[in-house]
Amino acid sequence: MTYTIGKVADMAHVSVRTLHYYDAIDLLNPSYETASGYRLYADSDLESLQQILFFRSLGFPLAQIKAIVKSPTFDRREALEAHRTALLERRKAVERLLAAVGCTIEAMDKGETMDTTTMFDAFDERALEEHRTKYADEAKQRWGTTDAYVESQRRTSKYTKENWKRIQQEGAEIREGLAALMGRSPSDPGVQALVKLFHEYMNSNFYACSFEMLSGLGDMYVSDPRFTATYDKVKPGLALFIRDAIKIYCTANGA
Amino acid sequence: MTYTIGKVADMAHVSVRTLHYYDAIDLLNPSYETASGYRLYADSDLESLQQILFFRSLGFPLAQIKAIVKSPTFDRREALEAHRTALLERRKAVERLLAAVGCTIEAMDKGETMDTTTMFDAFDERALEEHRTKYADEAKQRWGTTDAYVESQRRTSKYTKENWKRIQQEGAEIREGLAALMGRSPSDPGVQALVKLFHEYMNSNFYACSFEMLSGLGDMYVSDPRFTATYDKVKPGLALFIRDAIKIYCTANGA
DNA sequence: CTTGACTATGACGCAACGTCATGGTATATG
DNA sequence: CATATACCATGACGTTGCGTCATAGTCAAG
Repeated sequence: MTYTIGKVADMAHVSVRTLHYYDAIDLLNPSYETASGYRLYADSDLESLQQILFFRSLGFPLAQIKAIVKSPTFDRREALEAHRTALLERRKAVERLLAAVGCTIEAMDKGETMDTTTMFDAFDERALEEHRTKYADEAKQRWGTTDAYVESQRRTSKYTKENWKRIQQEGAEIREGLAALMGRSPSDPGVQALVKLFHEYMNSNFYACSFEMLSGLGDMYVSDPRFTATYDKVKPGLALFIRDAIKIYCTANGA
Repeated sequence: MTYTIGKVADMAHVSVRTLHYYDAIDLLNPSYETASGYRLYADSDLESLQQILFFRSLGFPLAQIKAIVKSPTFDRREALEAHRTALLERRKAVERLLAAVGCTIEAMDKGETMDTTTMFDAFDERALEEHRTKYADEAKQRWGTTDAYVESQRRTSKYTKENWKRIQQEGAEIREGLAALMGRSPSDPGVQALVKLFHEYMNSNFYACSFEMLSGLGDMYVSDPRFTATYDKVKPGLALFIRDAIKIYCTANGA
């Protein structure tokens, strides 16, 4: 069974122009074509379109959607369930906004002065958008990431609770790994490998960290007693050990 | 008191370009101008800007905002109630989407092929957009009509990006504010006020953040190198300063 | 064979700014 | 007082996801 462009547009509640556009940007090319050049969409095309609209409804840019739907690890079932989860959160967010608006109106009735911040809160749709983006981030992680997106995702992901936990854990692992090697010399290949891991880890997960910065960080671990305490709590002398290891690592790399 | 465009941009968390644009479309013309053509904004201009941003946060197109803020019959109270009505409709719309998604998943489990029309209903966000338009139309009737009101569905997706930038900017400002006060004691009232601001910022932008969590967050800023680096990049030692300030703030609030 | 509904491909337009490019201006410092 | 640098000005073009003509070919019905 095939469908003309108008039929598809009606079924999917999109415009013919939209389908033209999706064809033009190679987001959705119809499987068939009549002799006279009419587009003919197959059932599989309809499914693709559904997926596209799904991600569009999440606020994904079309370029990203293109990358995602072409990913081989894409699971429609999972997408649906995730969508439901997102909707549930959205409902909760609406509830919160309703409560905020109610409070504001109440305050107004009592003649209280409305400071601008409270007023803004009542109308603040950021709550809704936050869930949307958060979910979008998760979805992107699950269904494939393009290089361009990894960057922006990294920035936003550090705000989620789960990530904070993960970050803490990863940081702890590196510290403990170094603590375990404290018997060796700071220049020991194993130690240096860990420092390098640490550096790469910062670079890839956070931002470009120059050797100078890394070196300064190491100094601070030792020079500030409160830093020292934090690190030496893992194992006495760890702060100093890390600093030395970092120093060697940095000089070995020309800094 | 007058302010240059850059100052206004900083205060209102908008870009200079935005203010240029608002001037160009006569949405907000600064009251004064220097001999050399610099824009000078008066306090009254700031109030206008607040209102503009208020309606912008509701997703109103600028053309309509222009009509609204110039209308003499503008009533905040009415705006709030209308907004609540809109939220109630939005909640209903979310319910419908949830039902549609549920049906789709169910049909999938049974291995049925869904008929095409209902299949698309699951992701049809038009329902959500429709009430938004309806609300806007009502507002238009109430607060005056615009000559050229054109509905824009893409507002939402742009709004998301814009918001993230704003959130990040707010965070950066708080950090810089704290960095500027690093000479003082962490218990200094000015410092504590900023910490409170930070707490509110976390609450409104990310998730409900208890005093315990906040305290833990402060610890992490010190114990996790990645966070330490971010904060110390603003100013060396800032991470520690913030942690101490947070600690004092939390104990002062009974945690 | 005409009519009217449908299709095709350009090409331009729109919001709401971002992002240079280019150049003038205010002000702190050597 | 010259210079550096941080701000300001005005274009002008880019962006996303299509809407909206304009022009023209196609298909089924009457």
